Parts: sequence; structure tokens; C-alpha cells
Amino acid sequence: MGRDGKPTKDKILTESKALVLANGFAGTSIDQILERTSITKGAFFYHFKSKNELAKALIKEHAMEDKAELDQALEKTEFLKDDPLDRLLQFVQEFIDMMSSLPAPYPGCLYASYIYETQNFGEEINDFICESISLWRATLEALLSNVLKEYNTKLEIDMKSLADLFKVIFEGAFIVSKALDEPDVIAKQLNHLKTYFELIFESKY
Amino acid sequence: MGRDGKPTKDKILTESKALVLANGFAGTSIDQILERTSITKGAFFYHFKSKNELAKALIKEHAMEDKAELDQALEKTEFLKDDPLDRLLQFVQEFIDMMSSLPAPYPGCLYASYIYETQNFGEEINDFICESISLWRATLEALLSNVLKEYNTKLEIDMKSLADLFKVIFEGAFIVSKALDEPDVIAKQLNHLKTYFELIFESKY
DNA sequence: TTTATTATACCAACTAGTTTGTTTAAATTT
DNA sequence: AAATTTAAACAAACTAGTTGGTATAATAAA
Repeated sequence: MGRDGKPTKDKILTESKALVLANGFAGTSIDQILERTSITKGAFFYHFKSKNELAKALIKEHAMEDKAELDQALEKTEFLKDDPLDRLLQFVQEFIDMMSSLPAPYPGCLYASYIYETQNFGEEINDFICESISLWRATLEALLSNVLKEYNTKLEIDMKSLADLFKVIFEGAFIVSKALDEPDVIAKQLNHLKTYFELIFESKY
Repeated sequence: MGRDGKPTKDKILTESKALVLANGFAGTSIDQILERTSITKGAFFYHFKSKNELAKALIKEHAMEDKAELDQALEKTEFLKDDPLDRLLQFVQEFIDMMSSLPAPYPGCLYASYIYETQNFGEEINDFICESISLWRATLEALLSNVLKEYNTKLEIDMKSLADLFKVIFEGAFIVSKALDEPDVIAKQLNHLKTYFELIFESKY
């Protein structure tokens, strides 16, 4: 048994994520990370063999948290599965609640941060982000298709792209929220998505 | 008088913007810009006294183009001002058309790129982005308030945040579009905004 | 019309500092 | 004893920014 390196590695990941969301990945130097974590260069390169390895680890951890939130919202709304529209609406509501209860302004999304400096990362990371976003698309598609079985829509709606609207609003709301320095933008924008769903699915068969 | 420097400066701005949208600002080195523009360092620093001055010039140029697009859409839809809902819908349609007719995948938005490395820029640039986004909010607020005078809404809608939804969807669609490498996401998502407006404002007084 | 002047535009080479990443040896924790 | 961390020095590549000089073209004076 040697000593436990997990606290150090976790600290690197936590502080790096905050720095990357504020400065971008290329705009964050390893020295900055060392300063924030109060560790040494040796310790950093013991845990990550290169800066790009840190990039991978960061996005993978973010994707795991992201998926955990998705799964949690699915789980929490499972009791509503007999009424797929209620479930869809409550699914969105879960994220509204999550964003409302945040004490500080939400720092943003690592996917978006990476997307705007794509070229610096390898194909592996870009594919990984693509898959992560696709998971949201697939999940919303499933929720929507269940609603469609029991509800009709007044207007003709493109359901495939409607599934993307969730992440679209989330990502866009982060940007506008940060730009205007108004943390409550995120919850309010998600609320519009919920209202949109309510208006689309008006009557049961 | 010496020779005309405008083509050089324009080339720097054009190529820099493309590089920044792909690599981020910190992730773009001046040497990279020199390679793309086939000019020398001396010429670069003749036109921009620092890299940060380039950042300012880039965002200001982007903001000008952004405002020009906004004004153009307002102008093009002015003939519909007697029916404010038609005008609002056509206003959105203008951007759908714009995004549909683009030959290549739209490269993204410089505001968003900067927002995810805010810390590197001065307060001046951040305030500037804030004002630029606020202009969209104010414009949509005005269009919406005209609609509200003549139409009623079934559900109670938060009109202030509804004004933000335009930019939210635009920015979010850029990110999802880039992440999935699907250029048509942008037009499709804007189409949902249009449908949302249609559903909100159902009946005239 | 030629010549000199001047403001602008640009180039090539250089500098000072920063970056990621390496190395080594000792110290600390389990 | 094994795994983790420190400390400090180091290198190679890259970074933003500077310097001194040159080219261009319009203008003014001869």
C-alpha cells in the first residue's frame, strides 16, 4: 500500500474545470493549476502524462456527471411513465429546479467551452462530445415518441429536431446568462421549453 | 501617402476570426495568423498594437455585422408592421432563410467563443458583449410588446425572458450544430422558436 | 517634368519571457 | 515496501512584442 493519490487528482480536476470554464483550455496554463491546487509540477505530471490527457480526463468526468444528471431526472420521473406528457414536463422541471437552487451563477458547460476550441483537441475528444450530446437527443426522442403515442399535435412538428431543443436551450442559456451576468436566465429559458411542450401536445387521443 | 493597408488589415481580421472560432482566442497564436495571411510580424503589429487590440477589433467587427443583420431583418419586415405577429414570425423567418442558404457549416458566434474565455479579456470587451446581446433583447422585447397589444395568450408567458429566447436558441444551436457536425440544426431550431410564437399568440382580440 | 519629401505600409531578424514537459533525489504517507 | 508528493533545476519550443530598415505612392518643390 502506498499513499492515496485520489484527493490530489480530484483537486486537480475540480480546480482545472473552474479555470477552463473561465479562461478556456488553451488559456489555462499548468502553472495556474499548480497555484490553485497548491501542488507541484511533479505531482501534476504524476497524475496526467500531458496537458492533453487532462483535457480528456476533464471532459470524461464532465460527461459522467452530465449522464448522471440525465439518469437521475429519468429516474425521478419514472413514476409518471403512465402519462408520458407529464413525465416529459416533469423531466424538464427537474432541471429547472436544479438550476434554480444553485447558489452561485452556474459556471457553464465544458462541452461548449471545448466546442469553441475544437482544433486544439484530438478527434477522440470531439467524437466523445458528439456522443455525449447524442445521448440527450436519443433520450428526448424516446420521451417524445412516448408522448406522441397518446397525444396529438395541432401543428405539424419536426420531432427529431424537437429532441435537440433541450440541449440547445440549455447551452444557449448558459451563454446568454454569462454574457448578461444574470444567473436566472437558465431556469427561465428552460421554462419556455416546458411551455412549448405544453402548447404542442394539447389534447389526448 | 504610402500604399493602401486596408486589404492587409481586412485579411488579418477575416483569417483571425476563422482561427479564433476554431481554436479559441488564447489558442490562436500570432504566428498562426501570420502563416494564414502570409504577412510578417511587423505588418501585424503595425495594424494592431497588441494581441488584445486584435481581440477588441474582432469583437467590434463581429458586433457590427451582427447589428447589421438585425437591422436588415427589421427593415425587411417593416412592411408587415400592421400585423405585429406576422412581423415577428417573418423576423425569425429571415434568420431561418439566412441560415438555410449558407453553403458551408456556419462557423459559430464570436460572442460565445469569448464568453468561454472571459477572464483573458478586459472588462471593456465583456461589457461590449453584454451590450450587444442586450440589443437583441431590447429589439425582441419591442416586437413582442407590439404583438401583445393585438393578440392574447392562452397561457401566462414571461415576456421579458421570451425576448431572450431568440439569442438563446441561436447560440445553443451553434454549439449543438458544431458538436454533431450537422449544419441544418440551426435553421431547424429557429423554426421551433417560430412555432412557439405561433402557439403562444393564438387569437386576436 | 524631374526631384525631394513625407506618411504609410511592410519585412526580417531579434529579444525576453512563458510554455509544456523532463529529470533526479529526497521526503512523506499508508 | 510501495505509492505518492516535494523541491528544484533544466531544456526545447513557442509566445508576444520590438527594432531598424526598406518599399510604396502621393505630394510638393525645383
